Amino acid sequence: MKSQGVTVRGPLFDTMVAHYLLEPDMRHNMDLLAETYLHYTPISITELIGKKGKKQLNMSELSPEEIYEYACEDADVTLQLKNYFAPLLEKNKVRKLFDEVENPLIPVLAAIEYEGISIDGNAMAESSKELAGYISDIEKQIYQMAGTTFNIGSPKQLGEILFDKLNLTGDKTKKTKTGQHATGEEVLSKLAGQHEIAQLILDHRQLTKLKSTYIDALPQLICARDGRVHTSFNQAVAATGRLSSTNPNLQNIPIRTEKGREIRKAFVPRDGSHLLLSADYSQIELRIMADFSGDATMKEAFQKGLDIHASTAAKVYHVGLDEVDSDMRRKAKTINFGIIYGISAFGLAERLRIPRREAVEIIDAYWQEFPAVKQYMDSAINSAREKEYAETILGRRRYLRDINSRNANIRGYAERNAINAPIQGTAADIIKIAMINIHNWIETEKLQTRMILQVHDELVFDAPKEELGIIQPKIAELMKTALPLSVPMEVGMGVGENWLAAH
DNA sequence: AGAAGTCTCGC
DNA sequence: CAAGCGAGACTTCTT
Repeated sequence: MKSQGVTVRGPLFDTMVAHYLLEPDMRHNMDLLAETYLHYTPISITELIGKKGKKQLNMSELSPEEIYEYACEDADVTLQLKNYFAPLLEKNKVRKLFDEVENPLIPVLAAIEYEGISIDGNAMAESSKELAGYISDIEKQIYQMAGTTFNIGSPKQLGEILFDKLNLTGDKTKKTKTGQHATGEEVLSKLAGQHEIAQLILDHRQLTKLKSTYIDALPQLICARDGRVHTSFNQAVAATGRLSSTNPNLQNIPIRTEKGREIRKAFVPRDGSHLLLSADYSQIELRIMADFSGDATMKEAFQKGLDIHASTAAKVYHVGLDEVDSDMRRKAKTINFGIIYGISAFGLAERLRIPRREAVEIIDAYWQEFPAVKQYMDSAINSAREKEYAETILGRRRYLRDINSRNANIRGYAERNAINAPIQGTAADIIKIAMINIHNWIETEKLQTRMILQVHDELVFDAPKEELGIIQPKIAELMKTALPLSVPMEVGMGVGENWLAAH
């Protein structure tokens, strides 16, 4: 049996901790999780998972004895690792992170996975037919314009059609690392003014993505036993401490486009007496940046409850808050995100499609107005150079062994990690604590509300209508107070007949 | 059959 | 060179 996930990637004990927390494969053993942590009578994994993708199909083909053996083996691996590493854990921050966050989170995740979420399969089937029609129409138009049929889903073939046959000219004729013509969204968007076919390809891409990844895939994962979809949350996969979600990934359900939003509408409460409640942290990463840097201007914006992007725009463009137009706000929003990721002037210019010179000016103005942010970023990099790791507020470490590399490219990547990992990871720490506290509160109050999803800064609940009055203020409070910072934490909330309406 | 590459969905 | 973290579908290359 494979023991992937057990691999110890680094020599230092707290890297090992991340792996002993949870053997990732174990997360798929719902029987074991339910039995161990929820004291439910385990139901057959074959029954629960039913027909799935290729990997799960193999699982279903196992006999109950084999499944049991598999589960035991996983549990045994986890236990062995735990026994081996536990004595190495001293009374330090990482120990606390394990004892007070990651370990108590396990039963919470198990409960969420076990609970599942209802998806309207009929709506999905309707959508599938509709999309198939649109896609076939677009295909015909593309073939006509190209003067030939080809596989639109093949970047290689598409590149040859666009750039060799139709002789379209990208401004730099971007190439991928294998020497092919790049045909990504960015390239095609720029080509849209030149030839109608580019927009059609983009539309085709969007529709086939929605159809194959969501509309056709999700209904297949509806569990025959309870009619719900059960994701798996990986607790020890993302380098920053975030969760990730697989089989299916419920952390990347579309919301951006109109057609995408239709998919969100198919995520519904368990029945007519329930509603979905969505609670999300507002700008949690920027608030963490404000706290870490102590920047007076940024902290003031949050303390006053201002629109942070508009506030940033007012500062950077030296205008009054009421003079900020939508374009200034949009650019400031991009800057704010860029700050968290360690952006360059080049990157900002690319994203905003503005001249380099303008991007430099904007960034200079930003440092002028938020000097403590600049100082924080420099000190984060210096600290990582010294220690070869970056850490969150709870001491969750990300090792950055490339931080002193002589290769500027590799070093730059590590430096951006040094800035981003503490921020993204602290956000993960905070929502994990909130999840534990909320789960425990629901249990002690013996409520019927169930937490059913986590999407990095959002929690989704399936709640009886009559419990909404009690749970809304309490959930908001528990999220805000999970780990108090020097700036207030805001939580947005919505209730609805589906996940889209709950936003 | 599996790995690698490309692309696109989310926060 | 050039913004962080993921998962999954699909095509194409390698074994």
